[in-house]
Amino acid sequence: MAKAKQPDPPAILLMGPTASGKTAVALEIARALPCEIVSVDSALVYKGMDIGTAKPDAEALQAVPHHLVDIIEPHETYSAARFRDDALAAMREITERGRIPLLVGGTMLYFQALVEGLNELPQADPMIRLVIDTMAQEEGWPAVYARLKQVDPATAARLDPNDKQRVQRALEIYYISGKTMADLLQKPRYVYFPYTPIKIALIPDERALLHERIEKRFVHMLEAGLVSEVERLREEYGLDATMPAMRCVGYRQALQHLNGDLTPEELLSQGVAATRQLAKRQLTWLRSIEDATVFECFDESLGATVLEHVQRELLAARA
RNA sequence: GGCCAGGUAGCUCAGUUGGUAGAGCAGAGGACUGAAAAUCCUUGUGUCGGCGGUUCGAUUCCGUCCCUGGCCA
Repeated sequence: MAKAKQPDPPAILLMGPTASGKTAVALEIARALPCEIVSVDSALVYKGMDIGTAKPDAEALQAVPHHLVDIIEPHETYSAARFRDDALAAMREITERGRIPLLVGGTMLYFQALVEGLNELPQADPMIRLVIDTMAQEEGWPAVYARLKQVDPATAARLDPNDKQRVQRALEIYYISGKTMADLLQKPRYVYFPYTPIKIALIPDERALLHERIEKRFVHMLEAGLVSEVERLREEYGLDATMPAMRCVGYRQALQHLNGDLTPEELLSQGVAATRQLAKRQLTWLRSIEDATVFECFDESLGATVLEHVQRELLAARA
């Protein structure tokens, strides 16, 4: 006799571009439902990076339990794979407490890695990367790409020769494992996501409104002391532009400004532009997610509307 | 008021020995498997300041007017 199959517990996935109001909506949901927030954000993981990442303030962090915020130091590196492990662990704990995981963020690769899994690929290796960087410096990137073409022609064909980051990663995989990225990606992925996802996407009807909000917010960040935050981090950690943390929007420009490479006006205009470009890439990704329910992010009653939708979906998920 | 230099894509500018124009940035669209707030791909029609003139044809030459900056009064 077949056992009645228990439905997977629910998980709410709240996705949106930067400055779309995700945090406010998440707090409204968490106020009404027994939720704990799991941040899906590659910048919020860094301790000490508060102003430029628009990190939820102390009050919000206290009102609702937050996971995966302030978990590493700015000189460390994080990854999609590590996020997946961390998020699944946090979700499990939350569910065991009888609460609902509320995943909130704008790092779409992390959402994808979490829900759809990752192939088994070797972890990044700083030594190997250094070897490839050195090779690039001595022989040029075309030579590195040619090397990849020899060992893994399928992946080389898929990548643009200028896409140094991916060319390096593909070659790294071969050097570490002796197997090609193409072969490794062919193996079936182990997908483990024992939850019933409620996917929500916040998307603006009017891009101009988002741009306006982005500019205002960046001005506020500068007024709130973004530059001194970066200055402090630079002193404390000896950060330079090559570290992942300093590639974050706003931080990169603030660092350039501290190094005398950007005037205050350039810092503002380039910081704003970089944020708009980030939002655009996030929106490209969001449009490709077909099973998410879309909400207009500048709707005045957005929080209430989304909450109502979530409640309906929660009831449906139990059936 | 006089002289000089400019007024060309949203911005900064290039260019056309007269055949209606092109870069960078911004913007838009897309890709995305351990750096992802990263990395990369595609995408450029705009009264060439206004009005006249010369010319088959003017953004380009001439005249005039307007605007901006600098110098001199």
